[in-house]
Amino acid sequence: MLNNSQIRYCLDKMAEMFPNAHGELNHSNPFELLIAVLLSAQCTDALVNKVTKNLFKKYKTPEDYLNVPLEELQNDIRSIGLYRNKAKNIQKLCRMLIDEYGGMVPTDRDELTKLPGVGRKTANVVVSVAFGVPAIAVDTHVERVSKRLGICRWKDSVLEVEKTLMKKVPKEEWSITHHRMIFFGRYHCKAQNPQCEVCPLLDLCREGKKRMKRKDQS
DNA sequence: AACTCGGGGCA
DNA sequence: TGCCCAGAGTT
Repeated sequence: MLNNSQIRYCLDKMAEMFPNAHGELNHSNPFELLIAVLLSAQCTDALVNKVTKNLFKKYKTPEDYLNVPLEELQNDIRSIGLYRNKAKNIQKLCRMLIDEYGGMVPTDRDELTKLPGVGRKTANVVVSVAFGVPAIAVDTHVERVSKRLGICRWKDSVLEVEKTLMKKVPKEEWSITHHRMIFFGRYHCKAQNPQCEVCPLLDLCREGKKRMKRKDQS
């Protein structure tokens, strides 16, 4: 298991590798951010950005999403996977925002999680990006990178990964940590073909050293 | 813990 | 063609 200074070293290296790491799902207001993150499940952010570009011209408020038939909203996000459930969730979510939150996006993480289609990861992204609340959103990239490097254990749940990171990283760096690990995981420490040969973290990476050894033997 | 939703992008 | 993608809900 890596100690705090080793983790610090890893995060600094990631920052060097991706100096302009930032959330591409950043939007001007919390409501648009929430919709965008909700749409982004199991699909690339490039595709989400393409769809939301037109979507947000047509739909500005929660009311706008409720003023069209479900089929029309589904059609408007058709090019995104899982669009049937996502459209249903968006309409339910907008109904809840109006009925229970005065049409505003709640600023509390636990309140956000009550909304349909909004899990812990989505809620963490919204509170950290839109409201500046320190939070680490653990997605598949963050989870994989944490486990490979040895920041946490292999069998740890997503929640345990989040808790470990919060314990080992200073609070004021939680949000940026999330973005650094995402970029590192997406473009370098990839699920399928990790670039261990040219990785600056190889010397202290548990999984990387194992992989390189296997490669030598074969 | 495993299963399902799902069209687009890329090899 | 086949495989994967800034997940969440249900069983």
